[in-house]
Amino acid sequence: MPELPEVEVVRAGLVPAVTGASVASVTVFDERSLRRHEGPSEDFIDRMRGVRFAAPERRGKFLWLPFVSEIQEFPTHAGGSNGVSGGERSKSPEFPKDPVGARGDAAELPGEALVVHLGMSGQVLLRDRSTDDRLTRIRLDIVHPTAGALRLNFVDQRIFGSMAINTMLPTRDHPEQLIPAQVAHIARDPLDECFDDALFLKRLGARKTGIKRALLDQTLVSGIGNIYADEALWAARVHYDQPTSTLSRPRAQLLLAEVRAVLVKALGEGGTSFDAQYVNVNGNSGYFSHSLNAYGQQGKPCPRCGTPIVREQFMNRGSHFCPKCQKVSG
DNA sequence: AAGTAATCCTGATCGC
DNA sequence: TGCGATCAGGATTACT
Repeated sequence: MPELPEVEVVRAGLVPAVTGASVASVTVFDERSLRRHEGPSEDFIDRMRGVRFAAPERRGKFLWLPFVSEIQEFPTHAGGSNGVSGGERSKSPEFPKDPVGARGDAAELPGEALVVHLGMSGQVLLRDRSTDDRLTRIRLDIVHPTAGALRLNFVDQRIFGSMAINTMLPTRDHPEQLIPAQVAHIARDPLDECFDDALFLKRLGARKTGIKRALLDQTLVSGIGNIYADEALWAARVHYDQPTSTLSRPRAQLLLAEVRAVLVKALGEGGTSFDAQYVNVNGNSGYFSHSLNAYGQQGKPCPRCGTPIVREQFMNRGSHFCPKCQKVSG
């Protein structure tokens, strides 16, 4: 289950290969992976071709590759010797409408980005042009100025993930920062330097729900999924169904600190993977699964007190906790 | 309005 | 060996 650390590993892995690279060709093998793209696959393919990427960015579990806007593009020799820029770009007659109008005025163009969400089982694999991966739903062949011809395979078994082209908007709290429109409702993640601890604690206290529900609500705090929610709750000794309004401020602050600690530690170990469901851009697994204290540890002794870890169904997923260390307090 | 349930989705694995 | 049942859960949509 790719959560913040796993997505960040992917983002960091893509930076050297994608920044400054141009899209040579796009193949959509399963258009369900474009569910979040507004328009058919032909529209996606047509708009991707010839695009040049800036450095990949991330918020929570969302990843995006900004397009270098035309105004910023390096002056390049007209005609393009590599054959992938400009000239071949064709416009689909079914979708001639440019929402902004004046294509000629590059300064008026809104920024766009390729938004990627890995869902439950998504991977972005960086390959050479001769490598295919099973379950590849979308393939991007790119050309990097120094690394040359490369391939990005978007692999996704369960098709909960997606790719989409999306326009960029100013963020509410820091308008000089841009974010894809479909990510605008996602809260900043706890590793974001602009994350507002006081605002988070205030909103958390106002919720009328259980703490794990709140941690998994990406509009309150992003990047946390089932694994790291269970791990942070275990570390802070909080029961998953503890009402948010009953958490004392120090306890909530401790929990936030433990969330950060577990995310940072997992990031340092390359993320969590139990099998081939999550890998970095080179197809390698992370090691954090060796560091889990609660998630998936049902029946095994709690590393703190020895009481067997319990797994319960909650929110249509598993919740793992120590029944002795983590009790609902009131 | 806010909180919660339903929905999507398929390869790997297991039991018989 | 084959086959159906089971399992994993992030984000959005649809309700109450």
